[in-house]
Amino acid sequence: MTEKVKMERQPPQKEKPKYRKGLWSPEEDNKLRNHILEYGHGCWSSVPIKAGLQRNGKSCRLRWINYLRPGLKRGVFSKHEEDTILTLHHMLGNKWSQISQHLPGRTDNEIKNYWHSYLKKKLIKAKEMKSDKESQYSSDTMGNSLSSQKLETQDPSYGLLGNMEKPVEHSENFFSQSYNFSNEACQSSLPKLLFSEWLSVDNLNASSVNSDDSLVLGNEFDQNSTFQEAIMHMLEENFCEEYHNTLIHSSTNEVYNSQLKSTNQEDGNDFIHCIPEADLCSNFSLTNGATYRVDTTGKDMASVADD
DNA sequence: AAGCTTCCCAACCGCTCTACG
DNA sequence: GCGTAGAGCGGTTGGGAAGCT
Repeated sequence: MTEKVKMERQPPQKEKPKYRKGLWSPEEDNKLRNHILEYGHGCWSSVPIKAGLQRNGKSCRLRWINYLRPGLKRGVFSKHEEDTILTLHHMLGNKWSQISQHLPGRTDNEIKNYWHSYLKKKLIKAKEMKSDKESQYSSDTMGNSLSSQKLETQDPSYGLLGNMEKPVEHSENFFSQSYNFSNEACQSSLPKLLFSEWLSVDNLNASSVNSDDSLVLGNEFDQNSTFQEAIMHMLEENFCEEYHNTLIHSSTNEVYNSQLKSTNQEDGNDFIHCIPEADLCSNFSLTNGATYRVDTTGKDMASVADD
C-alpha cells in the first residue's frame, strides 16, 4: 500500500543521460583532443555535447588533464623526480596536485599512483631495513665506530629514506642526505620543459589576448630559464639550507610555513616576491595549464587560464 | 596450460571550494 | 544569505597484465 502511494507521489523521473564509462577508446580520445585543440574546453559540461561524446564533462576533463594534454611526460620516473616526490610528500603530505606542480609533465594522478604502488612500499621497506640495522648495530659492541651516517652512505635505500624518523640530534644533513636533494640531483637529466610548452593551446590563446600591463610569467621564463630551473633554484637556495636548519627544531607544518615566509621575504627575487605568502602553493600552479599573470605592483596575482 | 594472486594504473566517486544568480 | 553548477582534489575501485603455483 505504502509502496503504491510512494510510487504515485514520486515525481516523474528526469531522464538521465546515459554516459559511457570505463576506458576511453582511441576514437573518443581523438574527438576530445580535436575539439579542445580547436575550441578550447570552456565549460567542461558542454565539452562532451559539442565534441559528440557520450561522456560526462568530468570524465572529459580528467581524460584531458591526465592523458591528452600536451606536454605530458609518460614512462618511468627518474631518480630526481622520485626524490622530489619524496621531499615534497614529506613537506606537504598527500597534496598530489601541489606536488605535481613541481614535476613538469606529471599529473597528480600519476604521482599518486606511483606513490601508492611504489614509493610507499619503498619507504616502508627502507624503514624496516633501518630498524633492523639499528637493532643489529646497537647490539654490536660499542667500540665499533661504524656510525649510522656511514651506514647510510653504504646502503642506498637506507641513505634515501632510512632516517625519516631519525631523532633530531642525528638530523644533520637530513635533507640533502635523506632525500639526495643535492645539486647533482637538482641538475639531473630530467627533461626540461619550457613553460610555454607547458601551456595548453587554449590557455595560450587566453594569455595572448591579455591586454593589460600585467607580466606574463610564461614569456619571461621562456626568455631566460626554464621553470624547472627556477623551481630547483628556489628549492636549492632556500630549501636545502634554511629548511634543513629549521627542520631540526620544528614540525613539518611549522617548517613549511616558515619556509614560505622566508621564501616570500627574499629580496631581489621578483618571481617569488610577488606571490602572497599564504597562496604560494595554491597559486604557484603551472601544471594545470594555467598562465599566471602578476600585477606589476606585486599586489595581485591571478589566473587567466580559466576565464 | 589453467587457475589463482598480486600489482599497476586509468577512471570513478564523493567531497570541498568558488562563482554566480 | 541561499541554492546551484562547475571545477578541482584526494581517496578508492575495477579491470587487465604479469607473475606464481
